[in-house]
Amino acid sequence: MTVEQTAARPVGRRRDPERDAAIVQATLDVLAETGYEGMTVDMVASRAKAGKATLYRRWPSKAHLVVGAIASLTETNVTLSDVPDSGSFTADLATMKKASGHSNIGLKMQILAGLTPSLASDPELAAIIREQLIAPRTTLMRGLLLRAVERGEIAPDRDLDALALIVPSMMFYRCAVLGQPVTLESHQSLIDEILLPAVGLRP
Amino acid sequence: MTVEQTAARPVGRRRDPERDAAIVQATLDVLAETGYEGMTVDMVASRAKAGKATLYRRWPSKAHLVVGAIASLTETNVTLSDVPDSGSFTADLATMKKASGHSNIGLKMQILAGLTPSLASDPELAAIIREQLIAPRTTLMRGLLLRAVERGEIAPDRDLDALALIVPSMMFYRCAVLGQPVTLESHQSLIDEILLPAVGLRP
DNA sequence: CATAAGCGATACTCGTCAGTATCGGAACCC
DNA sequence: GGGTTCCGATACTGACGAGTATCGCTTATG
Repeated sequence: MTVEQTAARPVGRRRDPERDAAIVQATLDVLAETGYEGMTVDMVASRAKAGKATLYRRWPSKAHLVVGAIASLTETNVTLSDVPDSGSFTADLATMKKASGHSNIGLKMQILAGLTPSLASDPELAAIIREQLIAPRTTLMRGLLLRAVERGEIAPDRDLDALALIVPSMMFYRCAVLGQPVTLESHQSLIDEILLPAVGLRP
Repeated sequence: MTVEQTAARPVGRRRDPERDAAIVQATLDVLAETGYEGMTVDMVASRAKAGKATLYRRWPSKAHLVVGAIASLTETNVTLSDVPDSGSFTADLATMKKASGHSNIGLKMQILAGLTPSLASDPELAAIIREQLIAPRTTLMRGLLLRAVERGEIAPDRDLDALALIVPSMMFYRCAVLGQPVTLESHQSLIDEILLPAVGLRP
């Protein structure tokens, strides 16, 4: 009203960025345990020791909160340029595994499993999940496969798109349908027992 | 009270068994479209052109209705004895495909996808689904793989349990995560492009 | 110190849904 | 025809959850 206000001039107590982190982490935890439909905003608030007002001051709805929390998961995505050509497909795979957070692969699978029916009913959520969470991993694997084809390790007529889906598909099925834990060991086992034979390499 | 009533003597109008079929089919349809959490009993009733009282006269709760509808899906399960040894792994696979209903593979995948988060939160439902719907298929595939090992088509040191999961895992991922249709063609493509190379056979 | 905003906590509104009750009518048995 | 049960339809009850409002307190600016 009066005159210019060049920069946003915050008045009063400022938002505590630590609350964001606590709320996002609580959202991911509850999401993994109960799924999207089973998760309530009150669960997240009490898990984060926050008031509901604090949540709704930062995210306008439950859906936005979940999308935001998932977006934070993708910040550590690995791309093809993070995996220097190490001379062989199996060595590239090992490098990729090291470069990936290493950490929360089981958590991600459980979150994805809890989101599944919502993917079919909510196209916006589905688009975000597929672009942010799914596509980067698949693209990376296809890149490694393409390198292996160029090296001559893999026959050039193989369907790289299908091959790139083997490992994520089988980890997801193990978690979502069989209810078995997804660990780094089970991941490695899938690579050795299924992926490498499927592309025509022996470990 | 009075005296014996040796057999159940039905008095009054009898239940219409056709209503059972309509309600079960409506349940499966709604389940595939919306998932367990998104499905309401009113949706099923109106889809089946039935009153809610008719549903609750036959099933005591929404959970029992869903379990019953799924049980009806398993009546056409194929077992190893339905697939005579045809001399080669690929021929056995083709026989199995013919013997299976051929029909509603996409519907089953969508139903399973809509049930996913409930599998993690409801152990009873999970046990029924895994025993009735999942295990029979996996067991059949493992049986065919074992035959192939005995024939010498497949190396004896391969992990048959893991190999048996390739096709269902990748069909489920395609449906539940990627949101792409699961058809007989995509099923065959998985067999030719992934399963056969993984076991060391070329189509 | 006065004003302004964030904080956790709690109570409230409002729509939705599982399950129940009731209705008029139809099918079945004696 | 009388009694009983099924049928579809509709209204009702009670619980639960998303989103809003408010309270007393704290943290910042000036």
